Amino acid sequence: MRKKITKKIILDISVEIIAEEGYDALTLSRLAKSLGIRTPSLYNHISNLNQLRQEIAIKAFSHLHETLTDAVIGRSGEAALKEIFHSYVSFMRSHPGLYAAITRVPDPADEHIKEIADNSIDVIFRILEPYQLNKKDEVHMVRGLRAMAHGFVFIDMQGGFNMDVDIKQSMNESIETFLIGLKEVSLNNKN
Amino acid sequence: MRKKITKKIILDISVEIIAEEGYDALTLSRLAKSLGIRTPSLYNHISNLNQLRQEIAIKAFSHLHETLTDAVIGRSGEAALKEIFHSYVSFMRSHPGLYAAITRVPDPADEHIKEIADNSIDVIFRILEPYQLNKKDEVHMVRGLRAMAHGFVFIDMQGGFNMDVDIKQSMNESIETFLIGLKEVSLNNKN
DNA sequence: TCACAAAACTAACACCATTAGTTATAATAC
DNA sequence: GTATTATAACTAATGGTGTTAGTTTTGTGA
Repeated sequence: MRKKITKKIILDISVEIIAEEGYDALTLSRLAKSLGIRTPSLYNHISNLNQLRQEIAIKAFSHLHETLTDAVIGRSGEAALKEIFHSYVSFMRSHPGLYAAITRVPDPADEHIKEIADNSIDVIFRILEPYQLNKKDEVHMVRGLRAMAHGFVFIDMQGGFNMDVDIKQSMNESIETFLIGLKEVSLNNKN
Repeated sequence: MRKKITKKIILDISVEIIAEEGYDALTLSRLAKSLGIRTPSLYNHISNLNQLRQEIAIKAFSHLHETLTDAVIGRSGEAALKEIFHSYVSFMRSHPGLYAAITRVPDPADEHIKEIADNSIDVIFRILEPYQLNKKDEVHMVRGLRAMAHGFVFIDMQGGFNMDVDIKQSMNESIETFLIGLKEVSLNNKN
């Protein structure tokens, strides 16, 4: 008895194909071949390719989320933030297929996607707690940091950084710079 | 005599199709239809679809570059930086097709792409001149700001921002925060 | 007017996602 | 154990994609 094809197996193999051959290499025929079935048979398990891509993105997001939460264990404040940035970049570098899965998710407005994205952001919120910002400023600052993290990843993945200067150091100094300013905002806040 | 089909016309119509129907709507048959010729005839003018996409990305980049340089006219320092960020976001919002053209450029390592991307960064370098940072710090800080700008656009385009809090204000406050820190770095630099 | 190069054409190939309709398989009820 | 039934495989077909080869038309310059 050959082993049963489950949704989990389909997702796992899809991610595998993407990892090894790139995001666009994942076609239904390629996937079916790996599963040992004919292409149309896939429709007994998935609704269509876009839906599959959506689920792959969710898987990628949760994988990323896990990596980022792991990064802050035993760390706080600036050190935690730096580690998040570094983990983020290195995760995407070692999983360029998942990077594509996330940046090219068919429906970014999907509730599952939004939920897991929010969860990831919570990590940053917790790091900023000690600064005791007011609610609105807290949102602004989390957004700024989140944007910066995304941006570093984006530019790094597009090869937009000149190799002469270490990107890790750029991230560290950018974070330090931002946090110096943040302390100022925090002080003004208490008056 | 019907008008001659030039590379410029092909690019213009391609951008038009992308603008009105989205990035994936640009197919060779769609393009050929707009030009009033059959699909294979396109190969008398372009080498293939990916190459065309590459050239569209370059066009999009230069369009963006122009918008950003316009944004700083008559402004400097913080005001200029804020205007760049705002222009960046609003440009992408009003040209989602060009956003896709840029973020999904087939070959980001292309020399033309790198060159025009570097040109855009020069704007930020000029803004930071008054801070008199040393060469390395200047690179770090430009990278941080560039990443933040990219990140805000990226998250905005993916609909990742909760609408309750104004993104414009988040950008302003993030920039202010970063620049406060930057001033500190600048002072330490002079010793 | 002739020659030639540019740019159009048709026909074909190999892929793609997807649907409809059918058959085989495995589990369930009797 | 046999009949029933749902699951999951199959084949065949449709209409789309990019691309290549080979051919014909068109316009220009000699």
